[in-house]
Amino acid sequence: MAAFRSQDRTTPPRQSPFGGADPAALRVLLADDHDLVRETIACFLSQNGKAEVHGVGSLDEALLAFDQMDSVDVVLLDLQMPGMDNLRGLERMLEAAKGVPVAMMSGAMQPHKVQEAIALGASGFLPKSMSSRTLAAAIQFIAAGEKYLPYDYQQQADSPGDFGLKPRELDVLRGLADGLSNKEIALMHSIQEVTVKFHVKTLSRKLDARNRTHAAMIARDAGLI
Amino acid sequence: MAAFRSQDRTTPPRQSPFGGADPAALRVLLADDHDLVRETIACFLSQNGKAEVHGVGSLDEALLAFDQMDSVDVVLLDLQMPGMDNLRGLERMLEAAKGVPVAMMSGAMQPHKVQEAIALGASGFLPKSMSSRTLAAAIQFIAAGEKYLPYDYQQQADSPGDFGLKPRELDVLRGLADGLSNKEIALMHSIQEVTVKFHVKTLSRKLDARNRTHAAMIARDAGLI
DNA sequence: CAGATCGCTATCCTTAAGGATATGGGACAT
DNA sequence: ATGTCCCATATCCTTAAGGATAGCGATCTG
Repeated sequence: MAAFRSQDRTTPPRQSPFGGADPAALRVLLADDHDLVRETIACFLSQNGKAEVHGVGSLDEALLAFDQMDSVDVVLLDLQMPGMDNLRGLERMLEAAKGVPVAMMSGAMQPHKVQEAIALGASGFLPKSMSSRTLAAAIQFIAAGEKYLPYDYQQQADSPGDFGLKPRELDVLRGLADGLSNKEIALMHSIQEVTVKFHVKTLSRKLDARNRTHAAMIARDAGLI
Repeated sequence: MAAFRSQDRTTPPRQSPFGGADPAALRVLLADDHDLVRETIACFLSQNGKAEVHGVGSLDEALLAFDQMDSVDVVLLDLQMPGMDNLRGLERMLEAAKGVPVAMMSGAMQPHKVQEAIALGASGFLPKSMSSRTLAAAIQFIAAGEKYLPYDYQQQADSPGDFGLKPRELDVLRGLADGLSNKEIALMHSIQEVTVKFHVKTLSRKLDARNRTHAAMIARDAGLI
């Protein structure tokens, strides 16, 4: 099993090569290829003495540093970084980090990637747009063994996932999602049933759905409704 | 229902969150009718000097206390508490708390209620099963203007929201959610199309859905899939 | 063993959904 | 005024979905 334990904070007798004396401080391994980002985040986190940050600039350095440090509470990996290979790098780190929480960071939120990262076992996904306070809290979460996802990650997906639906099509789509029949949707909006059928067909094509049920589910997942 | 004041309220009142003895401390207004819960949470939060907790035992006391306190960073309301009237109390507090984040607490997670609370404007929903560390981090979040929902709130919903579906019905349900036709679902599970129809009918009745699309959406909302 | 339950299948029938293609009218800009 | 974009409508036809009821075999269960 793992030589590292992040959960049990009742055992303070650790002395690290990174000099922190505060037993409550979290040891964070931060991998990002932008020096500025590393420094900024390190500054945020160490400011109030709540964390010690060790920064590296690539996945390989992160793997190496992890082995050399005698204790790490949280690993943060930038998604766009040498060696990451999208999410393959996350898998490598998770494997090496046996049990220690690993979270992803990224400039842009791609809900699809977020889901994938969590499915692989990541403990969270942090957008770089977070405030310092939020970031600090998120790291506390992750170190406590929780998973963190920004609340609005699905909302942010709305704009790109617009699918170019027209207002009437959205009306019909909402009807679909409520399990209404074409006739009911037609009555609700004072249009003909055939027209509803037409819109269902069109919107299904736009959503790349095979039928009304599929369309409703896709819209639901995309946060359109 | 005597008003309860946690011990740390003995610290002198401060003018602003950034102007007092401990600039990082958050002022938390905690409303819960169980003394033990209040004390425990107050203890957690004040222990590391990160928060001052003012505890009350009902919604009316909370509204009163909010006006009397000169600054509050976060309001926490128990869902089961005198005066709450389910979520009507949340609305009242949100109205009174102009801008200050209000979060709900509850022993049992009801995803339906969670959604509703967030829709009304709550800043989060905290299950009482949270670890102290997680709770502290969640409050930091909420105070920072973020919303917090426990990551696994939909997973926890699986058991209560079971609907008594049988394994085969769940298989069919998953097919529905993928927008498959009865025939495709039948092929996938090596059964007859008529059988799939039968299951769709049965499961729709159990989910109180009017058709397959509705069933898929309900299942999705309940986290069954 | 008899009776109950469950998962699956079957038949019959009605209604809903979906695919294709054409048309008309209102809004809007060139 | 002319093209075109959006919304709505129409007709024809095929397939899918859904409701009701019954039978059949395996598995429990008293």
